[in-house]
Amino acid sequence: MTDEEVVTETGGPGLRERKRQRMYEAVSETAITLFLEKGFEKVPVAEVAAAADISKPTLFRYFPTKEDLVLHRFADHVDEASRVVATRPTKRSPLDALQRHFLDGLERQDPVTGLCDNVHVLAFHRLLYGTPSLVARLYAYQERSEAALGKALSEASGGDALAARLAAGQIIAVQRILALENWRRIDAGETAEAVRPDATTAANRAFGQLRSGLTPYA
Amino acid sequence: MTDEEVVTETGGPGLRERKRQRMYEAVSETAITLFLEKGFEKVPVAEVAAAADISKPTLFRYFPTKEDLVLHRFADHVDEASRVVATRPTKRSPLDALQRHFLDGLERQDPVTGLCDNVHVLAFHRLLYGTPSLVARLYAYQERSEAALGKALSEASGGDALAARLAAGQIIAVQRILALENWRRIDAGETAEAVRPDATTAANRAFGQLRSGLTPYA
DNA sequence: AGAATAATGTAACCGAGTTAACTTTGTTCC
DNA sequence: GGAACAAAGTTAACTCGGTTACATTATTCT
Repeated sequence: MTDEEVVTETGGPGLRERKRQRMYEAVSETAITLFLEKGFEKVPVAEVAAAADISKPTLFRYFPTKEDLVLHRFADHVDEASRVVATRPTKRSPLDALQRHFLDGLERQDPVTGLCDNVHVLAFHRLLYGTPSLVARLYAYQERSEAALGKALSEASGGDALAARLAAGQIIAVQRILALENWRRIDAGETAEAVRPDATTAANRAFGQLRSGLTPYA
Repeated sequence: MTDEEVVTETGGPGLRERKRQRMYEAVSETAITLFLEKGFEKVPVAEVAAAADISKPTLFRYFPTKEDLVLHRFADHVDEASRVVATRPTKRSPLDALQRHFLDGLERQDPVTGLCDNVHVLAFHRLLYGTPSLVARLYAYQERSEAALGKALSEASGGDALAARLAAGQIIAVQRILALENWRRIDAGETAEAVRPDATTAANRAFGQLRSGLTPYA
């Protein structure tokens, strides 16, 4: 609080906004720490609020629900698939772009691919998948992701919006299941490096299946 | 209560069981009627319990959550896709069986296809899709449906369990989106008969896409 | 500095879901 | 038919997520 008050340009975020941002992160981090220690359902939001030194109504002014204390991170990923399609090189097909992006995520051990054995990420995933109400809310995010991807695909192909939406549904479902499978194995004790080969071939096969159809079942 | 007590064979369901069944239906029906009148969120479960002449804890012994008062009907459909695959004629492929089943649903105006302009069904669908917490819980049912279908496909093909699960994810997503699209148009005022042709061709194209892949995006 | 505005805290409230103690009712075995 | 047992029901009180009303405090604007 030294030189902050002199900032009055309309351009940058004001004191209030920055304060809010910091509080947002702080509360979420406090909450997740508590949830990891004792389990999501065992920690009342009143306890989170107390630990973060704010009142309960204030907490709910920052986060609409208890679940969002954990899941707001996923809000950033809602547009990911649609962005990948929208910003791909002109000559690259949407599916190619998405496949590359997913494989790239596997290499970087991006948490969203499920292939990540970092202790904290693993603990976080256990928290996530082990709490039904969190999983339920995760589906809401995926629905938005699906809608966004549908729009991007529709624009990319210039064609049928329903067909695009159907394609988006299949793609998001595939990514979800691939990530879940990777996490399942990591959770069972395998290392990311051990799982990586299978994860890679599984992803390639899955995208191949998206491209060429469910021939084994047709 | 005239001749019920004489039934003592271990085979048939006793008085208690039958009473439970009747109560189950009665409570659910009472609840849905109230929800349709005033909206899901505007009716406290206490009011439902009072209207059904039972206490609140009893209500929750019948239904684990408020949402299940509405959604228990879908529990019957959880195994539908997997059953279709498991009980199909030997020479028919899983996808063919599922496609036939879906088209058959369209013809019968089965509510699960979304193509149904019956006043009560339409009102029910509005209640369903217009209530976020109900939609959220619907996804849980679909996840179970997906898992069951995955198992059925895996057994049908005798092959890769993961591939089967991925296929199941794609199929369930497609059916969900087709049904949603049909409902959307019916909700917008079109009759089922008016929508039927589009719904049929859309379904055929969608299953075609499942069989032969997302070629427009690859 | 001081008025206007936005964020916070307090306290009380609502509704979903649970628990415990106790009564009623269906089942069972003589 | 009636005692004994278990399942289901009621009541009342409780926990917890989330909201509301209102007073208080901080921030911004002039």
